[in-house]
Amino acid sequence: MARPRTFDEERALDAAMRTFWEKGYEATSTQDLCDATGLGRSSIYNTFKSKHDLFERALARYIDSMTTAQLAVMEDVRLSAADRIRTLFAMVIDGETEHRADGRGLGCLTVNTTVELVARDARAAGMLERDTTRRLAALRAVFEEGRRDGSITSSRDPGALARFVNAAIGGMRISSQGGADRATLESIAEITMDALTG
Amino acid sequence: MARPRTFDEERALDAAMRTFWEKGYEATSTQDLCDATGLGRSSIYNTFKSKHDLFERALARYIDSMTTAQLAVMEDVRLSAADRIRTLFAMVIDGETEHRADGRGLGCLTVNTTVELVARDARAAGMLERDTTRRLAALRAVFEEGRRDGSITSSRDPGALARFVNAAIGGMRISSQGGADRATLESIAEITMDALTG
DNA sequence: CAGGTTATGTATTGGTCAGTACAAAACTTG
DNA sequence: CAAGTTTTGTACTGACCAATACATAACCTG
Repeated sequence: MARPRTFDEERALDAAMRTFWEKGYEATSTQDLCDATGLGRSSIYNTFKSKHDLFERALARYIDSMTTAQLAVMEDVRLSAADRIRTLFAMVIDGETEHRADGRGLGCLTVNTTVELVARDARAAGMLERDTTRRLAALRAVFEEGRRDGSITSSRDPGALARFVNAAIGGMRISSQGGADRATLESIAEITMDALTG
Repeated sequence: MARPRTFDEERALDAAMRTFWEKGYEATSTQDLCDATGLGRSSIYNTFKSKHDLFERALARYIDSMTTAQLAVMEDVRLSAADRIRTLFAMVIDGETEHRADGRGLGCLTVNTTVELVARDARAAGMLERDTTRRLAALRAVFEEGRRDGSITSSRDPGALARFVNAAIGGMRISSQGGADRATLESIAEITMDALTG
């Protein structure tokens, strides 16, 4: 009934997501998005109605893929609670050390967006807040399980432990962007585990 | 011998620093800097030769004031090593909960700059790297002292503990920007201490 | 109070920003 | 193959960007 698209919307979204991830929202121009996706301006504005809308979709995609993968680990009944947290840290470290061109981690679009936009962009802030709530709830359940299975010996409140681990992940990501190598990140993860199992 | 300035350079620098801190580098326009400092464009460009130069001076000022205050605590011989770390955390938490208009922390210009610029701005990256090195060295010394005075019972390497605490501070700052309140930050700090003293 | 010097205000630079207008192209369906 | 619909490329919009040119103002020294 009409001219069909010559590109895959999901692939374009993915390319846009990576660009925002690498450069941040403000530093990414619409031209950058055209270059990254291979689309013309018309196609971009026809498909995604504005730079901000495209960013929101990219962020939603990022959040969904990240949190889906992390929740799968946190709900993996084959692992003890402590091992779930260890696996979670390993995932974060793998993610941070994976795309390194210049020896630094890319960080995490969620953390980056928190720093760059949360004070000024209520919609982004809302998305991040909902995601944090979801991840904290899953972490809390892991620690409740850990109390039962005996793998988490800390007597701290499970909710507090959840926030602690969430903060630790953020700290590892910042450290990675600051230049920490894999061994350093692994060491940070181990010491973080000390707080849970010691 | 010539017309004198009608403004205080240090005050202007301070205002610029706060603006970069609140909005980030890219999102701060030269007009924003004029508004914040009360200076005209000419005065800004006459005093600081470019936006980027002004940013570097602002960042240097921030780093200097922050690290000076933190090193003073870390070298305070009246306190046990563990108490120095506790005091350090208290300073970070006070800083994060101090300027809250909207219930969120401003974060830390160092962390914010790491996220926003480190991948693209070699000069800023260098400044941050030197500062991190300095702070890690001080933290390491604290943990060596903690082994002697018995207040730090973890058997982990002092350098590793230093990087762990540095990451923990970053994580607390990200958590604060994400909306964590004072009680949450204090709880994170306590659990972090568990890893050092447990 | 005059000469030298620096600070300041105003106007402007060329460039890039996000976003749009519009016509040509490409496809499906009848 | 023609009508209808959507995509696409090109050119363009006004706004704002960092930075500068230049004239004027304000001050110190002699």
